[in-house]
Amino acid sequence: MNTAEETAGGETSAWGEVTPDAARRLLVAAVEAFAERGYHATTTRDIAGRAGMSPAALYIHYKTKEELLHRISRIGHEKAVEILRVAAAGEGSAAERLADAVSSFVRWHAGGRTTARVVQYELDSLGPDARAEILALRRQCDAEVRGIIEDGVAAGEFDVLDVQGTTLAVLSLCIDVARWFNVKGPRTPEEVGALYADLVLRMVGAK
Amino acid sequence: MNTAEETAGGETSAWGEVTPDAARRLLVAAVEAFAERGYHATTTRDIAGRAGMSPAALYIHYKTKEELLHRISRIGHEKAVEILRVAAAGEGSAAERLADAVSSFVRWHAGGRTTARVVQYELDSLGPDARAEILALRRQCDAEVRGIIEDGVAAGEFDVLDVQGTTLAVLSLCIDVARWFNVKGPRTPEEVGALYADLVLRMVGAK
DNA sequence: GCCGAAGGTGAGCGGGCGCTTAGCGTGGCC
DNA sequence: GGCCACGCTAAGCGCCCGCTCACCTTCGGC
Repeated sequence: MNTAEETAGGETSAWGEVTPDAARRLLVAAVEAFAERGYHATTTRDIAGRAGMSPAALYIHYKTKEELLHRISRIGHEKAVEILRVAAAGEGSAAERLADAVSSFVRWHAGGRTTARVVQYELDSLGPDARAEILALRRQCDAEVRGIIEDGVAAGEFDVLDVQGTTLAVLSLCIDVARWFNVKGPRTPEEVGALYADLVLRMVGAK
Repeated sequence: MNTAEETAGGETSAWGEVTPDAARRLLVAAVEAFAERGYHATTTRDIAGRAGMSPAALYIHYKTKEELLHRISRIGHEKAVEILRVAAAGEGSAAERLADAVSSFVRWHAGGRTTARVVQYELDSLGPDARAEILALRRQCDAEVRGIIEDGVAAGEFDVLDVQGTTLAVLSLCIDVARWFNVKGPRTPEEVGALYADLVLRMVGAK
């Protein structure tokens, strides 16, 4: 089982490889602002201010406000695909791999809710080209989960009537965690991950 | 089982009781615009234009753009509560009532996706007072579903470890339909409703 | 010590935003 | 027929948006 690295150190660890430093600070500021208020309600002055810079500094590192969203979205989706791919390619039965995929995916959405919210809910604010690129990454997410479920069905481990529909529902359940999860609420990301892994195993009729 | 009235006649039937006529046309125009582009990306000129009126006409019927969102949100949430209350108060076993609640709630989110999208995803664009009012209606939704699940557990029909967590997951699953459902996609609202009712019965371990 | 590149700032442009106001056409009432 | 309340429009106000530009440091290389 993967560790909950995303929850440690305040969510910014995922952006470590973004350089230079000023560009990273702007990106982190944009993630926070977009998550709190939404893309269209966030101003470039707000982003620059959070990063401790003047409004004009933003345009040294990014061509437009939309480019910021695009970069955030791509990095986030690549992380999501990686989480699911690692779980899908792991050892163990289909049930164990599905439980691992769901629990780690849910932990990412709950623990890194700020990032996940932007990644999952601001897709429509991208232009056509950028959106098409991101949608390809989302299809990869779907394929990883569907692969595990197909394995389970083929091995006689799962009892599923509609594989594609069930895949959609599993991903939907995980993604929506980013909408309702509250850091100050009664549940930790680990608890929600464990609960959801159990619920998903029931959904696929795991023996 | 309730009929899928929402899908008939092009989604606007739910606004029939809004008067006068011009106010209703503006409300319907606002729902479409908010669903397509989001609250903050929608301009009052856009709403008025869709309703075939000048920008100033909007302010004869509504004090602000936010009041439009508030009215849409309240009417939509009242409809959601009603759907769940009817299902919860119906006759039959807990499993039958839960399946009815899920399938009709999902049909509403899928068939009336335009409305549901605004209702479920633009909550944060409301001011504090309006949001508090709407959150009270959402707690009623939670209470209706939790009630059915508690009944099923008490009757020995269901096998649920975490009633509140499972309730949250069931509602989350239904609500997220408004995000991904595509009218031009391969599934009808009825098919998704039936699939989801089955999945939810598995989640609660219905006998 | 001088220079150019890199990274930053303050001021501000053009434009579109939410919303207001003065005035116009029209239908119901006496 | 006169009148006014109502629903609506044309014009536009003040503001803030995304973004640009002229200029200012700082610093490594020689």
